[in-house]
Amino acid sequence: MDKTNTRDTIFKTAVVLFSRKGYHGTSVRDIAREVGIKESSLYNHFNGKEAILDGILAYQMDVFDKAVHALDALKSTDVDDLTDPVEFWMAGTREFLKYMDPTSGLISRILINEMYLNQKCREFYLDTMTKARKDLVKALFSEMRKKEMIRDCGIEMTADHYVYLLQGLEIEHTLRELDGEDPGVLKNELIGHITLFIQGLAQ
Amino acid sequence: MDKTNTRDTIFKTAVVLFSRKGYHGTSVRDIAREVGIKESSLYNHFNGKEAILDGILAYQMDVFDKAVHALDALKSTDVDDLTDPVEFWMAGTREFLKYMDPTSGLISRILINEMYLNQKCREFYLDTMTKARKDLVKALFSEMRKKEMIRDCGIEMTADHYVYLLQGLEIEHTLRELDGEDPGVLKNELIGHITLFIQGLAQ
DNA sequence: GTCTATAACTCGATAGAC
DNA sequence: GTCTATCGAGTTATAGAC
Repeated sequence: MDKTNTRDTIFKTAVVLFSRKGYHGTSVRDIAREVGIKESSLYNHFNGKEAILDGILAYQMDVFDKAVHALDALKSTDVDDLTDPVEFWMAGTREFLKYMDPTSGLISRILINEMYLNQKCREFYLDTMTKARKDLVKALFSEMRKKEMIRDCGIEMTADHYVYLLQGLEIEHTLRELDGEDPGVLKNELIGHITLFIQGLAQ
Repeated sequence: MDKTNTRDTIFKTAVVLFSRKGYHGTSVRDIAREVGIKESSLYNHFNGKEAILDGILAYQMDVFDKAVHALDALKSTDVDDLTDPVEFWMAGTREFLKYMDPTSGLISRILINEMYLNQKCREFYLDTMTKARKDLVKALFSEMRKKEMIRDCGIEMTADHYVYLLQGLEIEHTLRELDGEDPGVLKNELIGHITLFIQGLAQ
């Protein structure tokens, strides 16, 4: 580890510990010990514990922005040949997931942990992880409706339902993975649910 | 406050504080101060902080058990005259909600806060707040299918989708209420979503 | 940029008088 | 069942030597 990477090591270590033991359950001491430096040295890289959390929020915001823009770009280019709604949707889902690295998965956990307690986390969850996702799904459903890939289903509320389905599965699968369930099985379950949902819109 | 009610006051105070500041963010000192006794006195009623949390879980388990049994009883009695699926469903929802007092709403928040961090809370969330709810909805959907109130929609997965919708709305509405939104508006939104979902099964 | 040392405070929990 | 008093450990953060 170079000196220049210490800040990054602190960041990634904090994400892991915050997601595992919670923000309040993790001390600056824990992070420093795991990184291999003293607590006081950590303050040369971050102004304090809360500054680390701010950095984590900024990171996640960046990841989401990039994913949404990538999907916006994809929408208006090379997917015109995809006429099957399920295939169309899965292509978009794969594109979106490209931007979701393991770190951003852990950050989602931190945000859900803190959303009731911390104003910034709550705002992020409502704006980015819920509203922005709903808007994105709405735009994509509209696109599919124009191409007559799906029926007239009340796009506004249906998009909401899809996002709630996704969030519910994300939470449940994370919990079940913590209890030792096989991630492969969970992924297949996820694909099954998504497929059924989109098929329901197509018929 | 009688002496005999001190334990109950501690319990309810803990529920409020845990839901507002989190389990780790609330100290035994906070609870004692709010109740109006010294910390040491609190230990005459609970063996410790964790024992209070255990009591909270037991309370919620009891609430859910009673609500589920009430709905089971209702299913096989006086709702035979209800042939409209939305009316049928709303009658059941109202019956279920009768058992959900404000305390149990706050406890749900505590559980979601702790589900990633605490094994007992995670188990409760998965078993009671997710699986038991799915099973209940499945049973009711089967009942409705037998009476030909709904179409053949793949009851297993559809019940899951309904529970995820409910959980998603519960979380989002709690967050928005924390940010000062009008509970009345949120309740109407909830009714709108439920109605649309059940209508979608009826057609 | 890292360290030692320490300030200033909060935590859960207990002993023992009344 | 409530209190005072206290313990031992943990908390974030800073000062200053190297």
